[in-house]
Amino acid sequence: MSTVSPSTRNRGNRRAEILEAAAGLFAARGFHGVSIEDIGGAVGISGPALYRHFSGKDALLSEMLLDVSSRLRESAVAVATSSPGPAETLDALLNVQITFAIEQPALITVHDRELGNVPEPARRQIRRLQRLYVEEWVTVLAELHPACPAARLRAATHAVFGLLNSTPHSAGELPAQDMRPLLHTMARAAIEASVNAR
Amino acid sequence: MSTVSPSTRNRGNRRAEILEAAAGLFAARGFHGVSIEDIGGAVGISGPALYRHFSGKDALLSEMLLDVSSRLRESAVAVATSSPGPAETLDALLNVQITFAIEQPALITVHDRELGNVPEPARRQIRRLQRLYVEEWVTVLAELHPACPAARLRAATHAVFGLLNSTPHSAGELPAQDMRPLLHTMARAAIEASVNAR
DNA sequence: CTGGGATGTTAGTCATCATTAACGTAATCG
DNA sequence: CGATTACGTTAATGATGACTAACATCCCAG
Repeated sequence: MSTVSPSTRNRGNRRAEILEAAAGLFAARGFHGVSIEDIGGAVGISGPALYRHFSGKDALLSEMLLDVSSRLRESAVAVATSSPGPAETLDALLNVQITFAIEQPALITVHDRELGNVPEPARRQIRRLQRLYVEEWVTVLAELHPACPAARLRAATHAVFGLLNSTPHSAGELPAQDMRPLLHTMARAAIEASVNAR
Repeated sequence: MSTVSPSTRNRGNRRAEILEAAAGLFAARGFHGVSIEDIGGAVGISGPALYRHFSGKDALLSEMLLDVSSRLRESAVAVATSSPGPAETLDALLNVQITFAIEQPALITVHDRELGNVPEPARRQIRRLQRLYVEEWVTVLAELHPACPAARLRAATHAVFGLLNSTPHSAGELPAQDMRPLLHTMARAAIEASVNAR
């Protein structure tokens, strides 16, 4: 049997707990607006204890963004390979992004604001994953609308991300139960229009 | 005659120059990621010289956001009072926001990220202007679709802002000449859909 | 002229902050 | 048992950064 020590068992939890707290703080005040002390305090430990779990503030951010972009990308790939056709894939991609935006608003916020503060080794990898995620969308859209130039599809995809990721800004306006179909409908309509324009 | 000294004549220019440079830096690295030295350096003067023009870093940010939100709000009011009907008003509001997003991406970015770093006196005022701007949109949408609950219209408005403000993220994907009608079309379609849903 | 305001400059000052050091304490494992 | 490991703690330490002080310049008004 793989011996699972309590330390091994707990370590992941602690790390996850820290990452979650940090995401909330980063989203609210920005990377440089949050101190190591703040993050520690948010999980009940104090300042330098963080260094038992992460090699530094930068590494913490890197791991956070790497994790988000991998998860998004993986979900997209999973959805694309298991859907019967492009129309269903697009639908599923919308659901993936909407779920993420509604359930992890802080992560989404940090994800598209703080890439500039990630140091170079990780930065490239995150960018790569983001690019692959976008390409997943563009590929599906291209299948559905072969006549539309890729540049336009890419621009439309970014615009749709902006629409879907607006959730953090309009928090509380509408219950998630209503927000979800609203976003889906709006995004679908926006995509249709983008592709038929002119 | 009102005596206009050269100092008076130049002061505004210098201040505007500083505000513009600061907006770019804040958009790229976040408020706390930019130093007074950085801002000064960007306009060819060095660090503490900024205090001849602004009482501090906070005041600089306050003025920047106050200016943006007033301008948006004023444009919206102007457009609303001069349009023949709600359909034309909505169209004009779209154009206002699109123009702003395309021509001043840095300001738009700072505007919806850094409110949290504005100290209290100004913060309330900026929030007020932002709220009034949103209400301008909601009012027009309500005229066009009286059956739709206001909460949904408000959520849809925020989503459309997210869509339109995505420009900074997809910079360079498409020339502004193509981006403009694309955004207009997508936003219009999204609004229609939001209001007809269910 | 000449004095003062506007606008800069450089050298402090004082906080804040990331990071490291030195040091406990439990629990685990041999 | 005994020692290693995982996790925390509280003091440095060293940078960086906002803001202030003290000191030039330039230019216009009287």
